[in-house]
Amino acid sequence: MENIEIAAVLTEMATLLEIQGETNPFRIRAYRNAVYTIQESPDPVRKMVEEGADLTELPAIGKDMASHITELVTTGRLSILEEVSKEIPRSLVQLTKLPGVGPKKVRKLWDELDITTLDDLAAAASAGKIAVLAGFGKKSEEKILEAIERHKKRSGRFRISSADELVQPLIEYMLQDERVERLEVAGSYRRRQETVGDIDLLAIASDAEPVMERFTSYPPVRSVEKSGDTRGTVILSSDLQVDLRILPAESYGSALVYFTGSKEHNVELRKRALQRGLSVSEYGVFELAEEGEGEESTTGRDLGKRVAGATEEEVYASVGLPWITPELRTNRGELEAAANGELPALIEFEDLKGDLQMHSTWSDGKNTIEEMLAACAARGYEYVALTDHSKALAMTGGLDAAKLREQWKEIDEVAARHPEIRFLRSQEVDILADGALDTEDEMLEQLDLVVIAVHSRFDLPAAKQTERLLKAIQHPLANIVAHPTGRIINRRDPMDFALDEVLACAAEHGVAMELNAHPHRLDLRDIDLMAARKRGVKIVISTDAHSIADLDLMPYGVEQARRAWLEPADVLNTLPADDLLSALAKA
DNA sequence: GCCGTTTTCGGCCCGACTGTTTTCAGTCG
Repeated sequence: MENIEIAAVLTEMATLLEIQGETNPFRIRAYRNAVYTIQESPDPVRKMVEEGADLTELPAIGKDMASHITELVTTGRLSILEEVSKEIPRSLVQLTKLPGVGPKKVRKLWDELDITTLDDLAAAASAGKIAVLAGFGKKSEEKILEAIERHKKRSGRFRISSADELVQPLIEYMLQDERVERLEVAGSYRRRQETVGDIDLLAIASDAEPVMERFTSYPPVRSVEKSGDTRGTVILSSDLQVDLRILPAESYGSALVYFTGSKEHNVELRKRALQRGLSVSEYGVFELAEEGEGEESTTGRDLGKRVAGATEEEVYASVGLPWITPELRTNRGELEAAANGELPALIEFEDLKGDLQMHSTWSDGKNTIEEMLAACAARGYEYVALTDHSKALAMTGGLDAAKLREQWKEIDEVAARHPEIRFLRSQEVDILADGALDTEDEMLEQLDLVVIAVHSRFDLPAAKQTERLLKAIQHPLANIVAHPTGRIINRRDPMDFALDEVLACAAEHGVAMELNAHPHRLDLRDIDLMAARKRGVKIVISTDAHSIADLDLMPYGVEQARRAWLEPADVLNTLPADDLLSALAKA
């Protein structure tokens, strides 16, 4: 049982408790907090259980939660969940995923109409049985039907690169209105997460109403979900949801902090503020007033003087912290690090001196060797590695020994014409199903860099897959493992294998792990990168470009590295070529 | 159900929008 599965079961448990009518909301929250801890854990919690580690050392895991997790890992079951589900059908959890439908409404639907599944709900709504329920109405019934329709075809979250494509034109459109004084995208987009669920736009506007109207009449808008004085929500024809919040200038910084999140980061920030007698909201940072003294907030606290709000810097400063870059705002210890003056000096795109994975027309790339090389030189790189596929990938025109020799001739000719950049001989060598490499040692010995990767048999049982990777990494000529987990975002899950063992082996044998910058891959993931770093495994960031245009995907990799707290010293292609090669040289 | 510079009890982050309500509950982020 892996972290993602444990988290799913505990999430289900929390929702079932809500439907059951658990009167203590903090008990529910405790489950959700535990879920967050598990999702964020770089190491498999399963392994901690197996090794007899004390789970209560983890944040938000107490005695009870530790025993739940241990039971789950060791038996695959959770008796407390089985108890609750005797009373509450587990299928009800699915219904709460519909927007506008929460635990209370699900309970009502079940009690009154015996609805337990999405199909039941759709049938009841179509028959007009929902509108007559107390607490529901005609509008609710319509919304439920629409939500079910959308739920059925919804494919998941948007890749960050897709979000970039959809958001940039919207920003341009909004900025054409002079009443928009400032506009920024906040949310997971600003944190540069690998995927985004929706887009949070934040604006300062002299006159909110017409700006909101401009927003809701953006041509690609398919439907307007909400439209208030300060908040609006639309769905674009692409199915992307966009929220716009309009705020006064004095609140812009606090709003930017608030809407950039993450939620968990905000919660920690507000707790920190409360300890200092301050209350943080999207409108600003306020002193807490004596009861009856100040203005009462919606949470019942009396607020006094505003102490910050216009800029993010002053909001953080008000709670004694330096500004924290958005990529770190996920409550992985950044607030503590900031408080201690120990924020990492994160890697930046300018630190990279070369790109170590790309393809040419010799295999499945779209541009010639010379075009790729010239494009890399134009991007200011000091070196570049060309990594066309090996022969096992016949569909890509993978190179056997004879073709590889031919390619080297062309490489030498092209390199001679481009003294401004150093050309590293390389290949993306297939790791065969048994862990052997697809290219002969005699050829590998003549490469500057041996990049190895899995492109087939992603479905091997975990033990076999692990064995395969360990064997490949132990090959005396292997240097870099490309896209190590093989995942493709929204399309293919990571391979099932023991990443911790693989990382340990890579550390031992001086093999680096790739952070594949392609926004469809972004592999290793951020938490895996953190685990790699912890084990002393070096990282390289490469685009895996299959065209000149793909070379510009590098920033996605850098953003992911930043989310993983990586500094230049953790990433080998920040080094000059000779240092890079000696760092990867085998003992 | 978790947690502790308010420490083993009594707290636990903040606010807007919708639909249905006649003053607010439920949901969401």
